[in-house]
Parts: sequence; structure tokens; C-alpha cells
Amino acid sequence: MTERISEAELAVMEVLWRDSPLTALDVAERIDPARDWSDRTVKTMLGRLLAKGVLAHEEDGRRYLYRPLVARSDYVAGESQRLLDRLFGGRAAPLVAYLAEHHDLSAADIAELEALVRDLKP
Amino acid sequence: MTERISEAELAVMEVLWRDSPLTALDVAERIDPARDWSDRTVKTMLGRLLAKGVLAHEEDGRRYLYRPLVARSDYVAGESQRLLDRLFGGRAAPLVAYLAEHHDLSAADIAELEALVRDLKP
DNA sequence: CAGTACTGATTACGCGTGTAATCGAGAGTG
DNA sequence: CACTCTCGATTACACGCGTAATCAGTACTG
Repeated sequence: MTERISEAELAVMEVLWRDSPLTALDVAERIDPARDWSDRTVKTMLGRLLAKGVLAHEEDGRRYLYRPLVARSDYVAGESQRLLDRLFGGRAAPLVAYLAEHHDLSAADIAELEALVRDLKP
Repeated sequence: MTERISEAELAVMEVLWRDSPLTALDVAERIDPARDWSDRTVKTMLGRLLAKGVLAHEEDGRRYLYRPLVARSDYVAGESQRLLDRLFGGRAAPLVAYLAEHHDLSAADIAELEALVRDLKP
């Protein structure tokens, strides 16, 4: 049901996942400055996200306060699953193997993985 | 340098990664039937992939044979990295943790992970 | 009350994508 | 040689996205 969130829209969602509800201008102020967006652009994004049903807005005087309707974890789950399906036959283990091979994992990363695996084992 | 490969274009690349070089029609025949594409559509994809520099074609009489210029593993690496950057702060370990949490890994998966971790440890 | 300043809503516009159809040139057929 | 068949190349077209600008309504200011 929920439509896909585009790359640019994600920047807006990240702000609201971090802190909400916010007004349009508050969101605009917190957008990653590297994007160098006009307020207008942020408003467009908010409008589209509303249309997609992933944000809600409640009136606050003559402005709106926006809040996410989907949890970040749900979004992350969906996107991760898409990657798995597209590239790894839907299975997580090959992705992990791949990451292990291609990402120089730090000692801390490896320790974390080790703990994970230990917990996974019955 | 190499431009992004779109979702639909990926279907064509998958065919050529599996077996190449192939003619346009051979590719069309092997495209996932679920897509239900016309030959024309496949030709369009081949043209765009050529333009993007991810395919090469060599003449074979009056038709072309197409072959990939980028390895599947390179593509997988790029896409995986994109996901990591967008959603996991660029670090692999949190993604693995996430996968471990949300994907019921089979006993075989876990054994594989265990072996992986064992190899990772110095 | 007339003008100005904000705010959300509507519209714009070029580019990539998905999905083809059409055009043009060469190969084969009668 | 005239016609047809087959390829690749070119063109089409609607929709989503990135990036705004403009419009319209309400609140404040003098």
C-alpha cells in the first residue's frame, strides 16, 4: 500500500524520524545542509510524502506539524529486503558473506558479529 | 563513471551475466517471462545499457552480440554500499545485526556465519 | 482598511525510466 | 530487379523525481 520513498524524500523522513512533530520550516532547517535545498523544495517533499501516506499533519494554528506514519525500522526492513531479493536471491546469508568479504570489518565489528552469532546459536 | 543501472535494465544484465555474448533476441527470450516484455523493449534496454557503457557489442554478421562490461560482483558491491550508506551509516556490522534480527536464519545460514566469523578472527 | 508577510496548494519543467512503435538499410525471395 | 523480412537506430510518451516558482488565503502592521 505505502508507496516508495524516493532518495530526496528520504532526507525529509530522516529529519522527522529523528524528531517530530515539526513544522515545515523546522524540517527545512534540519535538512542535511549538503543538499542546499530551498524551503520550497522541502515543502514539495512534505506534500508528496503526505500524498504517499507516509506522513501525517495536524494543524497547529495556521501551520502544520508533520510526523511520520511509518517507522524507520519498517522502511529499513523493506529496503533491505528489496536488496536481498534483487541481488541475493532473497537470502540474508549470502549478503552477509559478501559484506564480510568486501568490507574490511574492524575488530569491533568482528567482535559484534561474533556475539551475534553466539546468540543465534541455540 | 559507469552510470546507474535501472531496475528494468538489471533484468537484461542478469541474462547476460548468466550467459554471454548473446544476440538481442536471445536476450529477449531469456528475460524473466514474468516481465512479459516485447522484443522492442529489450532492444531499448540494450541500447541504453550500451550508452551507459556497461555493455559492449561486437558485430556478428548483420546482428550484434552483447556482453557485459561490468562484473556482477562490482554491481552488487556498488548497490550494497549504497544501501549501507543510506540506511546504516555506511557500516556493515549494523546491517548484519539487522538481518540477524529480522530474518529467521536457517541453521545452515548460522553455521555459515559462524564459519565466516571464525575466518575473520585473526 | 490597505499593504505586506507567511503558509500551504498548485503548477512548472527537464531528466530518467518503463514500455514500446516507427524508420531506414541491408539480406533473402520470386 | 521489386518486394518483403529483419535488424539496429531513432522517436514517442506518460509518469516519477529533483528542484523550484507562483498563487491564494490569512495574519499582522501601520
